Amino acid sequence: MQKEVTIYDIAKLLELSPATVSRALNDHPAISSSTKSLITSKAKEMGYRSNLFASNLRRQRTNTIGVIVPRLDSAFMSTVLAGMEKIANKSNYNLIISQSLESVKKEVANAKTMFDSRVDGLLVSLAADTDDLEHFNTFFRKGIPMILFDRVMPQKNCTNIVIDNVKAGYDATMHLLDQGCQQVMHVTGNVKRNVYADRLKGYKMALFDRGLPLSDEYIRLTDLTRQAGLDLASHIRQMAMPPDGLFIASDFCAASCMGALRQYGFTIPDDIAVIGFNNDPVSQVVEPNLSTIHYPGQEMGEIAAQTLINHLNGLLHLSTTNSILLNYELIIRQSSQRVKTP
Amino acid sequence: MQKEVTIYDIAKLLELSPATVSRALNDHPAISSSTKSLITSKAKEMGYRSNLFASNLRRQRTNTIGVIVPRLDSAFMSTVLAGMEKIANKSNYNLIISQSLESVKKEVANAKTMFDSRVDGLLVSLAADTDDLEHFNTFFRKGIPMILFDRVMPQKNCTNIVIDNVKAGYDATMHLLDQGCQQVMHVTGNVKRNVYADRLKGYKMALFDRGLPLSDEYIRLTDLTRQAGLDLASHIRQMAMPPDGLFIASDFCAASCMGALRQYGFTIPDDIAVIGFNNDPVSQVVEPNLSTIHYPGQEMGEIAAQTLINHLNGLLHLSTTNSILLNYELIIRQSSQRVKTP
DNA sequence: TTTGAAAAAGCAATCGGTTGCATAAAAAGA
DNA sequence: TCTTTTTATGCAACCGATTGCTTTTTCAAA
Repeated sequence: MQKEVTIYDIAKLLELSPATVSRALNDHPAISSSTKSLITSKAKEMGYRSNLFASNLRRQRTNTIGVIVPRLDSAFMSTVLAGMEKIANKSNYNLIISQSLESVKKEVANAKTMFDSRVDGLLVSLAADTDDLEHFNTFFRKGIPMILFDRVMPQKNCTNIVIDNVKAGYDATMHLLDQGCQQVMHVTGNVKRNVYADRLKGYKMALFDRGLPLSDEYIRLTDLTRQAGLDLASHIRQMAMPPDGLFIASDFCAASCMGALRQYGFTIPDDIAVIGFNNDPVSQVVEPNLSTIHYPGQEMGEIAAQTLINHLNGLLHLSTTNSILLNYELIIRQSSQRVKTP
Repeated sequence: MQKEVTIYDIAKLLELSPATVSRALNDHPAISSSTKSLITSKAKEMGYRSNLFASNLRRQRTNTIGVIVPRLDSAFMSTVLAGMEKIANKSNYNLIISQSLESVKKEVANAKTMFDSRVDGLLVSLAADTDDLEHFNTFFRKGIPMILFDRVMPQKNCTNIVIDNVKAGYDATMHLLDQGCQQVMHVTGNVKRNVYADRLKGYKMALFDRGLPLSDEYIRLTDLTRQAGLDLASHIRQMAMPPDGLFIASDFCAASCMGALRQYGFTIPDDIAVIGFNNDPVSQVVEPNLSTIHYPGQEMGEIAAQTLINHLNGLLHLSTTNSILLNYELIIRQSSQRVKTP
């Protein structure tokens, strides 16, 4: 366990002051370029590495970004994190990642930890049952920037990064209608969350635009798990008037439902056309391949991280942008394609 | 932006020394319990929070664990991370996570970043083309503990956490043979990595134990992607003697291959029985449901983190345990079940 | 040669806890 | 009551980099 090299060691060796060494290593303009190169080369030679804690302590910043997500183990979220990590790494920031497991209580605790770790900024996707952002007040008060992504909530001075879920829901529904569906059913998650509320809104708008009636019977709120998909299928089987179109707000749930429906004797897409959401890898391996809305996870992570870092480096003021909309993409595969194009 | 409360503020208010306050907050035995409760309550009242940097600077440790994984966006890895996060959070450790994207070069860079961030310990799963652990020498030299998990490599003083991939591969193959398969094909990844090499070894052992011949034609090395699964299917279709059993070292690849095989007219499991690996969520939604080896991701993450933290807290010496084996589980589903049990 | 401004480098305080050692106070024993 | 232990607290030196301000050096203009 060898001793660490400090700027004092370098200073002593070169008969300079620690102040000069520090400035040289930070490329301060008041240091002559000859001294600078002398110092940097000596530092490298001695295997010097800066002590971040001393630096952080003095400068009151940490080069660390806190990330709070509902779950780490979802296909979508892991691509988001991958994107964030890529950018953060490139810009010399560290990521501290924690999961709320969809509980406000844990989210509050995580926020506290992040605060105590003195993160420079925060990237958050909200838990299912989060009602307000009070637990982030400590951050707002101290002027620590925070960006909400995907699961967002309007908030002053807090940029949101999302796709247009209303429009995506509208497009998905419209696509099913265009395939000749008469009765489209929508299955979604907790409508407390914007993503699900918005998709539902889009669904309703599409029906409305086509002059179709809206019925509560064709709207189901579930937890979008595999089990929910199975339950849904058995429910549909027992309906007097089963839907002939199914828009499910999650690919994974859609895939499991589709499997069960087929076992019950439904043909897809002819009896029931199905479209999911997220472009989860699973959508390409289920039979038939699942139509979906491509959700740009990696990109969302990259943009969230980059925006935050730009703000921290003073390149951009977050207050000027309140919302960033990413493009999504309707991907049509066999599960919904009735009208064959030649 | 209000001023932070420090132990000095508390000390002044209570007319005590900062040292006493510090000790009280750390539950030092030399402080009377009455003073302790006085100080802690005052601290809470004033909204004091410890400055980790000052503390880290002085104590030369960071309460931070570095994690390097090949990819963040894999179902398996995200469950591992979820497990690590859970334990780390509970034990008051932070996680710095980075991905090597399967490249040694990035792994080396990540290791350097971790070192500069002065992590207390390291949890690593190796990139596909990592040949040695030289880039971790800095850690070994400084006595910073490191645990390898899943993608490991034997190394002195470095605990490995794995499942018995040889045995798992053996069991998977044996299961297919028990279902009456005569020609079992094995498809795996880069055999530089223990996980794939070991599964292959298990496959070979099973054939050997049954007195079956080993043929290179029935062993394919791929990158285990969706595309690889499709290619594999079209390859099998063109084989003079297609296999009647298929052991693929990844569920996702297996699922995509299975879909293509069915399109080519193969019946599963009757023409070809298929088993995957990992118990990826996808295995439960593909048609037919995919048999697999359950890989305890969450548990692996939890154990890796807990073991490291125990070591850091002096509760356990890593050098005493060189390898931790977790249990896996053979999960039989429709894709391989020919012999029906009544 | 002197003067002055600009450029380069140094001084010393600071960030906020931690900890070995010294000291004071209280309790126990003589 | 006086000494010895034990217990509780304080002193002050760190940890290592940063930065406002001062001082020294350099170099050109007067």
